[in-house]
Amino acid sequence: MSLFSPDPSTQAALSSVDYAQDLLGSDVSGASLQVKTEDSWEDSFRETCPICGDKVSGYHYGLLTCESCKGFFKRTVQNDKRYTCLEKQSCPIDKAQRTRCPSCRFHKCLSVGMRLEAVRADRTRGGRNKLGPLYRRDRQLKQQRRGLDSSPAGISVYGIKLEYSFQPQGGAPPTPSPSPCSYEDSQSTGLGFSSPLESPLPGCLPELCDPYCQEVKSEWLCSSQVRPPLPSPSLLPEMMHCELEEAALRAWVLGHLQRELASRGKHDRLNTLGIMCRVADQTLFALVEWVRGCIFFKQLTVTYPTLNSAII
DNA sequence: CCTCAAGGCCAG
DNA sequence: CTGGCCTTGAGG
Ligand SMILES: [Zn+2]
Ligand SMILES: [Zn+2]
Repeated sequence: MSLFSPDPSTQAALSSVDYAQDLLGSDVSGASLQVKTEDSWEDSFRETCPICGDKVSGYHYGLLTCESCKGFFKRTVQNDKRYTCLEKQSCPIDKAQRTRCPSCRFHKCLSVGMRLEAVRADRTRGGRNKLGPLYRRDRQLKQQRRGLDSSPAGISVYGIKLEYSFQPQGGAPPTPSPSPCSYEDSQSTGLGFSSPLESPLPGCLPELCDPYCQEVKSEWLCSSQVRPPLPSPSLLPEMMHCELEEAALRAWVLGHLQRELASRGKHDRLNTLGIMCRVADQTLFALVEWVRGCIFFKQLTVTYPTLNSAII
């Protein structure tokens, strides 16, 4: 028995079908479910260089930059170039003026997060460095973000992506879609910080680092210094225990969905609305279970007004 | 194998 | 010095 089961015999269910049809702009009941793992390999970076705004050509020394800023950064670090700003250290850097003040340009390179350690002291060519996996993760994160809001004709819930394809009403579908529900390619490691690509690397070419690291490091420190006051130590474990994990919720909901789908025959397959209802169902249940298991909830005292103290 | 960032090259 | 294009080569 599902709280949200679409029941064609009730007014409420009928209106929700209507609502869904309005929402989707077409006949929901004729839709078949498809679950996709990921969007097609979209053209990766049409972004602009954070330093000069020119077109990005790939990841260079820690982040996506244009070709010329890559070259500039490399030359500067390799040859230990030192520039001096003739102005007030705040020259505008854009595609047109990027060559005017190398000092400010380099400063901007560092401030947006380009990494000195990525310039090799031994000038080794090819291969990959430690930033490789980082690039990969960042790329995944970005294309995942993109697919989330530019979804063509589908809905994504808990990483379960529903896509609709419509077949002419009447004929039995010759190829019943296998509908293997799966996660979207979610590597979501909590919050995705985009700009400075994450963690500092331990030991890497200190001789190249030294000259500049001072200023950069201090900037990072400043920004990471701002953290909320920690809760009382004794409460910490409890609070962590109470934390509702998105991944767990997903797994829970997905697990039920998969079992539900698997247990159904080919001809009483859940339609899209049905699936969405199951998702809502299990979410509610999971939420309630979570709340009940939370110590803070358990500590709540329930008081009933007595006749004496009741105010009319 | 292929990918793609890192270094090298060199005309402008 | 600049920046587009080329060559490398570890990792997936
Ligand atoms: Zn640039
Ligand atoms: Zn300047």
